[in-house]
Amino acid sequence: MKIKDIAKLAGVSTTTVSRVLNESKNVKESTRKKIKEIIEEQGYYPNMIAKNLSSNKNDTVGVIMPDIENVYFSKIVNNMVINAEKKGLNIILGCSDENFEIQKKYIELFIKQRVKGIIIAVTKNSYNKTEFFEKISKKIPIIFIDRKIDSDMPTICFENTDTTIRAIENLIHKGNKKIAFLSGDLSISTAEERLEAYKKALKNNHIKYDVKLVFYGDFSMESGYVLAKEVFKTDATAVYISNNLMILGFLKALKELGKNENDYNISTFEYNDIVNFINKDIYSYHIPFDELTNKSLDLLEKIINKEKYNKFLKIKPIKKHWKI
Amino acid sequence: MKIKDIAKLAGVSTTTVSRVLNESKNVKESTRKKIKEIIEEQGYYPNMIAKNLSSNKNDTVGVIMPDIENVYFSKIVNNMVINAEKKGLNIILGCSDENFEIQKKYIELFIKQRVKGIIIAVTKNSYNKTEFFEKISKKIPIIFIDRKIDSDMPTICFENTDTTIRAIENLIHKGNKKIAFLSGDLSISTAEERLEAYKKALKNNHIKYDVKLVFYGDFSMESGYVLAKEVFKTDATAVYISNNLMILGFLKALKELGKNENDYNISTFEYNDIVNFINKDIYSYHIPFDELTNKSLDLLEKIINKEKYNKFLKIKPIKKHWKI
DNA sequence: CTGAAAGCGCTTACAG
DNA sequence: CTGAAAGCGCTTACAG
Repeated sequence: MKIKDIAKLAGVSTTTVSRVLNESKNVKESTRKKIKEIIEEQGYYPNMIAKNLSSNKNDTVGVIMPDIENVYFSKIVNNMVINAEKKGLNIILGCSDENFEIQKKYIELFIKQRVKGIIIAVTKNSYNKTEFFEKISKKIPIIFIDRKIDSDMPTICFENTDTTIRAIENLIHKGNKKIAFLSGDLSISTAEERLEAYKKALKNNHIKYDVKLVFYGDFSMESGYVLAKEVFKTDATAVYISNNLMILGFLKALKELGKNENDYNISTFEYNDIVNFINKDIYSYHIPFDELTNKSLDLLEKIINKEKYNKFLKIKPIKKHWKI
Repeated sequence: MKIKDIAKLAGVSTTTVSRVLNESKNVKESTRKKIKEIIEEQGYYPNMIAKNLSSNKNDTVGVIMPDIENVYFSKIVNNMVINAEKKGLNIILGCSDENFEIQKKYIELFIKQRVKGIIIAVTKNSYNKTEFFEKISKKIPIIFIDRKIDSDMPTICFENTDTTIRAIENLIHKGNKKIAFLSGDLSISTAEERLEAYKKALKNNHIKYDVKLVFYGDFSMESGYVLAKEVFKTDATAVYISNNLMILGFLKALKELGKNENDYNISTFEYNDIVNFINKDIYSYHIPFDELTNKSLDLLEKIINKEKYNKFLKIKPIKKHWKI
């Protein structure tokens, strides 16, 4: 069933059917009604592939995430899909699994699909791939979310620096002098910013930075678990853990070794129902995923319409259950 | 940049360029090489929209989930995306949020997009909408996963009945006579099957079914929390909880009311790292999400190629850390 | 208010 | 091994 068939049944031209399909004004009410009835009767759904080709438009946005099972990113995906639906956009989803080559494949696929634009949380080791991404951005609008790269291409991130500084200072105000830090992979901007913020917070408060208190992991539960055991060997009384998965690993180690839940003041970036359920005393932030996704879709629209826009948008997390 | 431009630059016809693009054999090696070089130089990516239209093919599969933030479904999405990638398929994702109307919108959208097929975990209240789905299936191949409907349309589910019976019997073998049951919304097949299996297991073991021990929730953490308090009023010594979110709510109530983690023998359907971390004594199953998604994509292929296939595939969960 | 015709960027028999 | 031409199912100036 195609537009031609409907036209034949209605005794009109395909042009007129097309007008009805696209809610154009210039159609006599009676013919509109007749055509609508026939469409309904026949259960006809216009072919968007053809429509997109001829109108040179596309309502599909490509989204690439490094790890969908991590609830941090599944929240992004969920909010993205919901906000897209409200704006009449569709999401085609890629999962890079932190693998640059897979990420590249998805980007190329999305270019071939002529999607409206690409919204991406890049894999580790993407930070310095400026040339690659700038080449891509000449082909297609691309927006970086959550994780930035070394370039002034359009980016929407959560504010990491001040957020982390305040979290560390909160630990200091609680009386902690020895604060351990569990880092993610430093080739990811969020991990790197949080570590830098930690250093800054210590400096601001005249606490000497101690390399022995900083532990390098990879944002996984396993690495949180492994590093926890290293933390236990130190005289740290508090610990900042760079993401929610590492926290789970840390808490698991605490529990296994019979430590008390409150042996350490713990702080992290993202408030998470489940983590907080396990230990309600963790200092964290409510992360506005809805705002992130909504603004990234709006930004895409602005770029496409060549409206003015800010190249770099920061979204402020909100303190959860604590204040300094 | 389009195929015509490449053809012009190479001094050949668009047909020949198309042949090179599609790795057709019948092209002289030297012209193939030349064309490939030009494509590379120009950074040309063929327009798949046009390709799909003219070849009447589409490598995109529409996937609709009821709730992506629930890790059970984000695991399905993740495995689907990864398996699709291996098969050269792309996933366009819809989230129905357990809302039938939104689900319908996505189905219609996917029909318009002329996707290869739709793979769907239906919303609650879909079970009896047989007529609606059968009408859809005349338009487009549709496969039901995880949750089934009242029809013999292609379906791939996890085995719920025997799985739940064995879990209940395990609780019985542990010496429990009073086993509470927290149910999900009974308009969802998985919830309904698990409740029926509970009844069957009791009957098999000559334990009287007691309506006071069955509690009706909606698969959410909140309902697990609320119902837990009802369970505490009974003399139940064990509880089967129908999904992982309700378990979290149950455990939260346990903790808040100062109950001991082991006051109840707890069993559930899906093994989950996080839940198990909170309470490692929960009896559950490893759920083969990889197999589910892989087989559903294979099934789609079979349906399209009109090969023989089983209308109803059951995938067996595997006992985790326990045996009767 | 309506329609004929060209065009979107590809593929694909068909002919050579 | 190569190309001219028709076709995929729509949209869209243009003319009336």
